[in-house]
Amino acid sequence: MSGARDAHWQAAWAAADLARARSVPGRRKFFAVVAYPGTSGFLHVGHLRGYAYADALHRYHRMNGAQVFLPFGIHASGLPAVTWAQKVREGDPTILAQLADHGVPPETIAGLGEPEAAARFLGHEYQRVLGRLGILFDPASYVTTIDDDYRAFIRWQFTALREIGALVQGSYLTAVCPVCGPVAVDPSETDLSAGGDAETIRFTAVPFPLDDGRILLAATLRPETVFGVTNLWLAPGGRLVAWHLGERTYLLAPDGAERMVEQHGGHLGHEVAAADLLGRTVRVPLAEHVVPIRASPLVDPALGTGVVMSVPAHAPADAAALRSLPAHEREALGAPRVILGLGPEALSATEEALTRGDGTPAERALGAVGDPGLEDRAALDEATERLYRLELLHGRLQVPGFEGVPVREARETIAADLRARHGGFELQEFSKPVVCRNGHRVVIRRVPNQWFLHYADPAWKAATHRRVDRLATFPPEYRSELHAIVDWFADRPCTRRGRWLGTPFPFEPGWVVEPIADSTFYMAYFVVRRFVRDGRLRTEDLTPAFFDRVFRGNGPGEPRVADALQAEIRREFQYWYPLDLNIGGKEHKRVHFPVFLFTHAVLAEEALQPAGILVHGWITGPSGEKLSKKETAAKGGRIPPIDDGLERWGADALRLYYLLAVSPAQDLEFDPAAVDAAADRIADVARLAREAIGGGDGPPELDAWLLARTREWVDRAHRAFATNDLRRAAELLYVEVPALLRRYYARGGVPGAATERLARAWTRFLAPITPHTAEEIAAPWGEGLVAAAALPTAEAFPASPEAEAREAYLEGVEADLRAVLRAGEGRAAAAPTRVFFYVAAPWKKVVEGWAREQIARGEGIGIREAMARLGSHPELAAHRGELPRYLERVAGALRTEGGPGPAPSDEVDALRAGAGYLARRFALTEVAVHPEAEAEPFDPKGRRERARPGRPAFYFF
RNA sequence: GCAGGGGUGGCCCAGCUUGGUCAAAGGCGCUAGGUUGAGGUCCUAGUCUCGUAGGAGUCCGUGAGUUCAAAUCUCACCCCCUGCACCA
Repeated sequence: MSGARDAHWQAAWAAADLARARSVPGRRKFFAVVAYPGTSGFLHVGHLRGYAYADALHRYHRMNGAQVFLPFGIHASGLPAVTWAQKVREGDPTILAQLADHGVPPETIAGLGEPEAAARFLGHEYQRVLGRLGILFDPASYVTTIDDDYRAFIRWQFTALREIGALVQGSYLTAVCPVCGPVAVDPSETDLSAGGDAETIRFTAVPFPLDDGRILLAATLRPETVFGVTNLWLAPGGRLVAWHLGERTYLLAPDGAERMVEQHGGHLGHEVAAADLLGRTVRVPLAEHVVPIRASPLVDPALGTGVVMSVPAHAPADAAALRSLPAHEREALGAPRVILGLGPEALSATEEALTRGDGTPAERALGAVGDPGLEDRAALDEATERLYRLELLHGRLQVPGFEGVPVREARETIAADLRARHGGFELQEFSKPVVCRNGHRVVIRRVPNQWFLHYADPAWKAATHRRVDRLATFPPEYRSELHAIVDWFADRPCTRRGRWLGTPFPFEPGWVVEPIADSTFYMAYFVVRRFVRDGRLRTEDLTPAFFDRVFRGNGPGEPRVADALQAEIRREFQYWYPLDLNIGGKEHKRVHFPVFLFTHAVLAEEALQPAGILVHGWITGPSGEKLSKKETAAKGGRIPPIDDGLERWGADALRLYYLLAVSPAQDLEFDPAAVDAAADRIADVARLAREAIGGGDGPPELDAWLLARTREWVDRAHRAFATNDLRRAAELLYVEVPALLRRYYARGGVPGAATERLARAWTRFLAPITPHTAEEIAAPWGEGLVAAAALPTAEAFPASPEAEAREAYLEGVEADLRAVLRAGEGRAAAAPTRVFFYVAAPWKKVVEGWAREQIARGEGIGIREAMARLGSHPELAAHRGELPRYLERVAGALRTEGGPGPAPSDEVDALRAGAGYLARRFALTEVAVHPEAEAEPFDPKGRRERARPGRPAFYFF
């Protein structure tokens, strides 16, 4: 379909104002949203999958008599628009080329360096593209998360959350550029120039008091091994620095000390040479024994605190370091302290290997990797890794107070105890250097008084679990996943400082509401937005009191707003809510969808809780990775930009491709050839539908069959749409219905009244998925827009079991014949020209019925029993001789067939009616049909015996 | 490691919840015939193996099990993908 025709119909829909949501009290409604897009750049054809689903569903429900509301907004919050605007400022060639492609004038481009302007520009761009795809979203609902009225809504949301105790304050550690502010450390490196794949290592800093009151601070990943400490290690020749926190003075390496200041406050003092400490002793916390301080070249002063606790029984590196000490020193340290055993569970072969040999676990682990020396770091690391894993999974403590406690559990308990009662700390650092976009080294810093949403609250979780129980999810598996995610959910910081776009946090100046937290309840705001858009509400009317009344039915509302208007908006909200479906990509599975449910669980009343979530996969590039908006452009359009796709294929081909190519939950490799195929299919469908209008008269029985089949597919189409099974709907409408029509013609049907009835119903059913094509087909009929028409019901078409049975019977015969003729293809004999059919005698049907009864009872097929029953059927007595042989022959088939095949009431008649068709189909000169019981049919090979009910025998030559 | 998803005929991808009607839909590719000046489009048929009659054999990651019957249910194993935290 040409872009011009697409645009024509889009204009027609707009003129009919179809997209505008209208509530009609008492009438069914359908309200679904697509998780609104962030503003990170231009779209490619993969981005609109969710909207293709949403629009098809809304169009279906509109045509099925429901009031529908498909809103659209953009999520401008956060950093994407900031980053995009910055690239515009910097003159990023890819983005400038895209802007030029879109005909954006230079004076507009100049303004796009400003983030809010950039976000609004992209928002309008997205609306334009959605329109080109034929998506009927309500333009009056359009909102961005940086509009003043939206900000008023978010202020209410946070006020309400605070009132119910969902908002709490605390401190937490986060990645921060000391110059530029908070950054996200993730592989996409939106904010970074290096280190996006860095992991955060969480140490426990364990305090070891010296006898002079100062405290050596060791860092460890295994705090439970504190009981096994025999000494501390320092880097030889290294320096330590004093870190003063409150009354206490800690000694640790300078790098670590700086991190401690970032994460726990305090200040740095004098430096101390490590050499001054060697030979002195410290007291081991919890264990309360006293151990000496030694030097080891293995200590990396840049890692952790530069102070390492030595646990030679369980740490291979410590054991190796110990070996390198002079014998007298080693003896002075005493024997390694074995503090962990293994549980009773079975071990894998590689784990087993670590338990063989003599000595401590660490010595055995060293043995397993060939007893490396101190210089062989790779081997030491391997031994460490393997023992660490073994003891993490299977280790049990063997120290007083913790006997038999699994390592996993003991680690948490002991780390918490060290922090709470012994002056220990958490210490986080990156596994590799992380550098921000502007070249500054990113650090992990404690943010005090940070605001959190208290998702960890057990009562809140329980309420959310109850929501999940009642939620319809697509795919169904997502429900159980959601339960796990809700369990896993911890408190989330909900404010940011820096250059983020969003709503200023209402309770603390200088902070902005975090981008995920401002998009959890916005579906509700779409309802109100339309009143703001119409000028019936002003932003200053949108007070917490107003929203409390509208969304929660609490209180009298905002005095400045007319009571009737507030009542109307409240009714409007109650009309559209609950949300029927939240549609989003799988990236939303563990953040957006859960917080959406959490928030609704506490802000919306029981009857208005979300009803469903549909998760769809991504459109990926050839190698299967997700293509972000920025990547697509950079990679030269392996997935074409949406405008290119629309020009090449038209809106409907893309829409059908999204729906038909793959199940919603699966990822889909974008394949231009498959979109071509979708376009061809649409052309084929349109041709078939047009050609179905004609003045001919088909055979009445065939017409009855066509209408009966139409009754059946219309019913299935309704069910597919009603259960959001859009792939099935597409398959039915674009594959099965064309096949049905082709069969009808092949059987001798002609375009006439029956095909026209089918075509008119079909065309309407095409409209949800390929709306432009449906309008094109229907245009000559002069009946107005298909998009505004009503879908037919199955009952509008007469059922005809007999006609269906006759056709199914004939199809079976055809398949049998084809199978036999194909088997003979390779032979030299000439193709047969004559076929004689023999239709089974009636007694066979009776006898097969008996046999089926026996199978249904779980018995074998008893010939003896059949013979006995024959006695009460005198009319069958004549077949006494044939019966046993017959039953024996069909026994196997009866067992595997399931039910009886389709059989018309009069097989002979049905077959004779189809004889002409079969003759044409197989290029035969004669097709004769005889009842098996007929006196003397031509049957030189005695085939007629083989005839079964519903399955005639035949002879051809 | 934890959690989730997946491995189907040359390729992509349905089916698996509710076992039989599944040698397994659809698309692509390929083959033959028709249409066509040729090619493409389009139409028809075919596309695991064997088979001088509608049949048989084998097949849905591997192995085992349940069952009259398994792509579908159970168990074990192998391999691949995704997420693991404040990032949209």
